[in-house]
Amino acid sequence: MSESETRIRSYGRRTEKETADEQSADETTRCPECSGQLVTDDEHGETVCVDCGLVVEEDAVDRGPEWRAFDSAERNSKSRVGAPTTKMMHDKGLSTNIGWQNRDAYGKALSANQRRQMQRLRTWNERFRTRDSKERNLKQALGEIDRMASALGLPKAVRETASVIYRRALDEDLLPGRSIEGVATASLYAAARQLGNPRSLDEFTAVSRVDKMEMTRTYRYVVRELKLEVKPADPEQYVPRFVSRLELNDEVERQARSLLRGAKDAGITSGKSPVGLAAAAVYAAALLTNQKVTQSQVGEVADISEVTIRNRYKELLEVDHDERRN
DNA sequence: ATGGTTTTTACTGCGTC
DNA sequence: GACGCGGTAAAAACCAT
Repeated sequence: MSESETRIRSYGRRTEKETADEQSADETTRCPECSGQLVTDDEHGETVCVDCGLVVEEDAVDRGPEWRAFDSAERNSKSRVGAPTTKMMHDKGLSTNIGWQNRDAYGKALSANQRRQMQRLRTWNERFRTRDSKERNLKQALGEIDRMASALGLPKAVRETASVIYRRALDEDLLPGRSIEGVATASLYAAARQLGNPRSLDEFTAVSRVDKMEMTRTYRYVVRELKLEVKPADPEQYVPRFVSRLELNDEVERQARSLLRGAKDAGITSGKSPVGLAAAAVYAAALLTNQKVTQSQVGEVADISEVTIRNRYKELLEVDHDERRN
């Protein structure tokens, strides 16, 4: 019997006798105390002398390389668990699989009946496997959505919409090649805008685990594939938050809104960042109502440069003056 | 990739407190 | 002198093509 055949056979079922034979054949594995025969005790991971019971080698477990990647953030961290994972498979190759060969554990061919049964098992195994992984995927994504939503102070309705969007993305197989966090962030961003509760991209990147580039790329992709209708954010929607963060009163808010409407009618808003417009309107409104806020304060809460505020608010006041004249 | 537009960065000067 | 504001030029970011 050749070497390779022995290995194949013992792979299936290794008997005590075979193990002992292998050991005795190797002259270098003798007990250092009594020169008795050594056997490996797989169960305890030890090498033991059959005569005196001396444990020659303890903990003979394969420590090997360490692999694990639960999420992208932890991709580089290691742990002593399992086989190498692969991102090529949606479950990272960790789930059970049923072999395709119609043979039993001893290599005997299966009967026709057994074969049919195995085929059914494979089918169902496949179904559960993909379903389970989607469930897990969804669970993680929803957790992520929840986390970001509360960090951004988004209402429940937005989270729900976001989770619906995410579910659709998952169902339409938009996930492969994209990170869960990325799609989750994109879903929430889209949902927030759809429900008229927008947050700027910058605000999102502050709380999301993905960077701006990936976020916008994924967002565009999701919107396109899902044919979501997301209208450009209305600058007015940012006003209340800026006003309250700056601790200004309702008068400012109303003034800012009217300024923005005037600007919209005058057609000077298109192409301009809604956030910048809103920030400028708030600043201008504060000026008009004699409340002191500096450009830098507004820029701070709106995450907009002072220059932009200056440029916008000049335009806002211009159209405001024109309107008053007419 | 490219070009046009918008926003940001960095710097400067002016007036006020 | 620090601060708020206004302006400008050049760089960077963004977007449609």
